[in-house]
Amino acid sequence: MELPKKYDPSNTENKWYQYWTNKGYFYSQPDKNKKPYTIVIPPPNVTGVLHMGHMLNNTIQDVLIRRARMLGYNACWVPGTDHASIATEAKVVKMLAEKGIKKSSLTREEFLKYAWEWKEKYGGIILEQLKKLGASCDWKRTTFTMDEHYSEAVINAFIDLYNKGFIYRGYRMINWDPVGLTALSDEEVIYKETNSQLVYVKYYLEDHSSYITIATTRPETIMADVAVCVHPDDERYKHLIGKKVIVPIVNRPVPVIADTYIDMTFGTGALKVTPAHDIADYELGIKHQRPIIIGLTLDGKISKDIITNDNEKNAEKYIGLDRFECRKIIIKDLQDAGLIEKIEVLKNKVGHSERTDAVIEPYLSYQWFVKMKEISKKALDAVLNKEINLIPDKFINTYKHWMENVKDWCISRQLWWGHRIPAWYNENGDIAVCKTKDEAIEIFKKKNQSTNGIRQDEDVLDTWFSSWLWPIAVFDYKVVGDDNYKTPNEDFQYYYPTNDLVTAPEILFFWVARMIIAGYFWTNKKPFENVYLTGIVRDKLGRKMSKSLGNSPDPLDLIAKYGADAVRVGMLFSSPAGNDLLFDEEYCVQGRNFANKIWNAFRLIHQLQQRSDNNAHIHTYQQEAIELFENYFYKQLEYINECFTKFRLNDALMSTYKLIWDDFCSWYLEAIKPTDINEPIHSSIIQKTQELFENCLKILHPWMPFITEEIWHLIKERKENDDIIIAPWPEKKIYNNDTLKQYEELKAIVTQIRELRTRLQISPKEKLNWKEKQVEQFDKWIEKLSNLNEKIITTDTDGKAIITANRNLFIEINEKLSERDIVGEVKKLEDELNYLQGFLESVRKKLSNEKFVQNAKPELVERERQKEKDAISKIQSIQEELEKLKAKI
RNA sequence: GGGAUCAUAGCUCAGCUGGUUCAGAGCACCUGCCUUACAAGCAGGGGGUCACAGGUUCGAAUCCUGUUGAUCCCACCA
Repeated sequence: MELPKKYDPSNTENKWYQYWTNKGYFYSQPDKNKKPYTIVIPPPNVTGVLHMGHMLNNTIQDVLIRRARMLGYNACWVPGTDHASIATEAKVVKMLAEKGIKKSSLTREEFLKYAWEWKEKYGGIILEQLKKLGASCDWKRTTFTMDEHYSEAVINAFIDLYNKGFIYRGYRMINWDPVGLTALSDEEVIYKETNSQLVYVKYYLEDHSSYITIATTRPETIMADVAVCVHPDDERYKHLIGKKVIVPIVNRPVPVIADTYIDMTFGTGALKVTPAHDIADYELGIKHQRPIIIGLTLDGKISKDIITNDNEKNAEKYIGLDRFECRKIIIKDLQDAGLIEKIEVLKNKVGHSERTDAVIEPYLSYQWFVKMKEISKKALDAVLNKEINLIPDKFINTYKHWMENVKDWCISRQLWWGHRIPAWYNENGDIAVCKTKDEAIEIFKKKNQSTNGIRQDEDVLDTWFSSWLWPIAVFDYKVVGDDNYKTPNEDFQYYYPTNDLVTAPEILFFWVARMIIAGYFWTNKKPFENVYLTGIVRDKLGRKMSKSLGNSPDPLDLIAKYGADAVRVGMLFSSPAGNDLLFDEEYCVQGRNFANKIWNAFRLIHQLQQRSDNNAHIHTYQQEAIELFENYFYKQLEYINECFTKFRLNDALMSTYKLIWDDFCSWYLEAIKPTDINEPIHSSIIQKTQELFENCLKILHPWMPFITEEIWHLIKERKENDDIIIAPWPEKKIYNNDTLKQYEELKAIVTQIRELRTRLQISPKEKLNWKEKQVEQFDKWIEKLSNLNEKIITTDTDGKAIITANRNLFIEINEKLSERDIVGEVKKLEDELNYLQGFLESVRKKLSNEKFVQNAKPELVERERQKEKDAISKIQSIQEELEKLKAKI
């Protein structure tokens, strides 16, 4: 069989993915004899498309899952999708609009029918894309947050929280998205710095004797003003407090009130109070018992309610105008009326909807809220006392800060796509929270309330209200209400709590924190043990990847171009936890080159296999190479394992990369390879080489699953089920420190020799091996050189003269080095002695510190003790040498 | 406005309690090689006052203070 020089991933990836699936390697069932290792996927939007962030995230999860599988755990990676209520609904609305159908012309049922059709058509594309990446999810467990059993858990959770008093309905100021026409939680609002116009408007006193100037960025809300507020201690306005001023345009007389809330230094120190359209104003309005005038409609237009009596009809012409349109017109009209003093540019932060990017309106309405304070306590403690680890731990601070200042969570959304709130109202507006209308009737009856005109709440729940149950509900844990709750099912008992969660820090509060809360609230257990927070994928200029910038490569294109293995390692080469990943296609090139390197290592071994011979001579250097490399392998394996437990994945990958490239390929293979291509190689050597290579493939498999499986099967006939995906992870073996040292020295010598060869201009055609390893010191180096020459001279007589000349030069250098200046030497030694004594002192200080000895890790203390010993012996030898040198002088 | 994190080679980052594994890795770059596994390769090379200024110490990339710059989180400044 002729093997191509270059590795071609295109033929192997689908083949092996299919193979693994057919063999059922991804599936997991509870098995008492095996320990579970579980990850739940952060569910992507059901109609989403794979982007670079998903790639990073899911590659990491796959690496962890695959390694766990090889370590013998019962590995279970639960995939699924999120219904993403507002995002999906927006997409469906857009699709309908393209067909010429308005959402408002449809009933709820009709709309949902379209939405489900859409979901069936486009939903889950992203999961198919994950397969291209090699994701080894248990596809049989695929869950959707609106699956029947899942929805049941969500509704149960709502009812349970309500019954326990943690959910209430309130008339509150909320963030309103006038485009999406829904309420948003605080976390869904993004504040963007904007250059606003700060307009200074004159409000005349009733008698027109004088005026007070207020500063506002929202002149279009003037018509909803109900007061002007100043600071009670403000000398400028003290005399006006209690008097009435005229709101321009509507000519509404409103009182001047005083409150210490006012910042005297901002603007003019006078604030117009518009309770319906500003959170602070709302509170002022309530406090000072002012009425509330709703100045804007839900879709952001001027409301007819701005006219409260016939005197205010002036404002009629603004009704129905868009809020921003109206702002322009009002400014102009005020200017014409001479009521504007000046306009300044003000940098402030304006809230935008995360989903629709519309400018958020504070809006008063009835919404459902979760009381967060009490139920968050356990979740906060769990992270603080490391019951749950955040990786990297710098996120603990942000988490703590958020949890300590957590606010009630607005969970109702004025949408149709999602879990409808299980609340029922009768004709009098009494509330019953339960699953069905019949139950609601019962509840109303019990309370002697009317059972007429019963209707269900129109709103649905915030998407996060369903995803916070993810680690629970994917295992069909119903949260409350049925037998399942008291005697959890087998899956739940076996897999929960899950082990690791891999996600982006952006959703630490949206999702992670709330899952922890839900976990403790309903199961009294943590939902997972470790949270690995990835960074944001940016382009190489540090910009966030976005469609509008066009800087986001399509992951599937990358996979097609470089192969999934290459893209996987490419993403992970430079991605420590929590750090943003500046993605550059170069990394994929590096990954592809690496794949090719491994492929060629395989080709060499393959060739050697064909030349193997039981009677071939076994060179001692071959045996030595095996011993040295194997020893080094186990040393590195230990380090790599350690990196995994600390979640230092890029370190683990880099070490694996170097172990295979530098040590296995460049060093070991070069070493055992016979110098003459036709020389046979002893079968025991090639057998051992193959084993060592297999170990390399195993530790590489989590990172590069396809190529490793491919080579695994090419290198040897495999029995049924002898596949690398389930091959045992190489076991830990004690490595020998002396051998290790020997290996390091040898590598250093080889480097030196190579360098020498370059300087001596020895033809590179003459391959030089490290095989003559007896040289250990610089003095013997020259001797080494002459050995070398003999070899070279036989094949390369032209170089002889040059070599001889250069050798003499080297001898000279060596001699010069030995005739070192004694005075300089003494000074050097004295410096070193001084340093060592200071060092010794500090080490002893450290060791005499009881706290250190008691609390520090034993190996650290041991290291300090070793340092002390080393320093003492060094000091001794230096002192001796110093005496000798001084005697010479 | 409050809080957090960070600043090390051209780029992305390591550097664990202050010290001989202290200035490192990968990539990029430069030079020479199509050498019989691999030019997607091999051999060699250049590169950093560890942001700046002070301080503590026998000794500072590492600890302290200040300055500058960057990022993130929180907050109702009209």
